[in-house]
Amino acid sequence: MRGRGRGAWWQDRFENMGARITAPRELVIDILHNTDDHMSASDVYIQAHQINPSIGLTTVYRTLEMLTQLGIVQKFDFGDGKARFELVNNPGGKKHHHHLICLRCKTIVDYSEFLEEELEFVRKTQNKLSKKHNFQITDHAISFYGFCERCR
Amino acid sequence: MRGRGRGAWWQDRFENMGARITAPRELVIDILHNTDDHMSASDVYIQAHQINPSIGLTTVYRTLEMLTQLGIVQKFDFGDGKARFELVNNPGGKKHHHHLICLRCKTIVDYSEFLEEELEFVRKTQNKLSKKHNFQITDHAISFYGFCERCR
DNA sequence: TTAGTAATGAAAATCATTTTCAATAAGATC
DNA sequence: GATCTTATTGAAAATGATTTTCATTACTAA
Repeated sequence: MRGRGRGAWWQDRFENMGARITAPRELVIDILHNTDDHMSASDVYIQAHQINPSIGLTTVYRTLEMLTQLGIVQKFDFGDGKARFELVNNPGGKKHHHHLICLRCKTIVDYSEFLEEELEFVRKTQNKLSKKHNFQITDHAISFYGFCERCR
Repeated sequence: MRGRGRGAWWQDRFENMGARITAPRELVIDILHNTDDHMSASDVYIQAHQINPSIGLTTVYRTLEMLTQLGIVQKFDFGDGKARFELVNNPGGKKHHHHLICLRCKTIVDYSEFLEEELEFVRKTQNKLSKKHNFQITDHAISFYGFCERCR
């Protein structure tokens, strides 16, 4: 689960796919690693471009798509027309969280409390599902929908 | 939870919002009610249009957006560029299910087994979250991601 | 009726995302 | 090292799902 040496957990996934670890890709991961926001592709691009102006928007899109397929990044649709991206955090970790979403104003609350029961529930369900459907499960997402205080 | 008389559960939500129950809206709900597919707006439009050719694509989009905001329909993004819609099913019901998604080929497996533990977990978490964050929670979604047999 | 408002459809506009394509960089092979 | 092969990249153009505009129609309430 932890990085080994200076290598990070995600580098294994790159190797398995024969994908190269390039400057743009590292930068995208780095940016996602250092934020708690739900960033859109364009948000990532703006930051990346400030650090390294040679990076193009297309590459950001391609990198995010690739990272999503590798299970390194999770892609969300909160209903505002742009996809949002987050680095995957392992279930026990500090940054692991889920979303509580207001259907009207689309406010997103990240919650990381109350995860004790989730851990057990997810573990069991994941085991059963992966056996039954022959999946190698790498991640999960849980979202609650409703109306926030102001939108009731 | 059940419809009362010929009224259906979702009609209450319409009334609360002062929204009219019109032919196009009923038709969209009806179509979603009678499928197990994950339909895109355009899928819904094609069916709707066959039944009632006067219905426009715009209305289908507007209706799906509205139903999503009312918590009657759930909107999903499975990563193929089109939003997918499903009628919300209450957690105890037969059609309640969640998704297992292959990150590579984007196959979606609907699963409705192994929901016993979910019921309890969701109930508790929902209670705690709604108190702490002052939300009226109406629904939830759980997704597992990974690689299917063919894509490992 | 009649006024006021919500809902609708067609066409046009928007805009996030993809595709194309030529250029570059990296790895493998000799 | 030189060369071949393939992956990666960026800019510009294309795509296509979704939204907006706007004139029309259908309700609802008075």
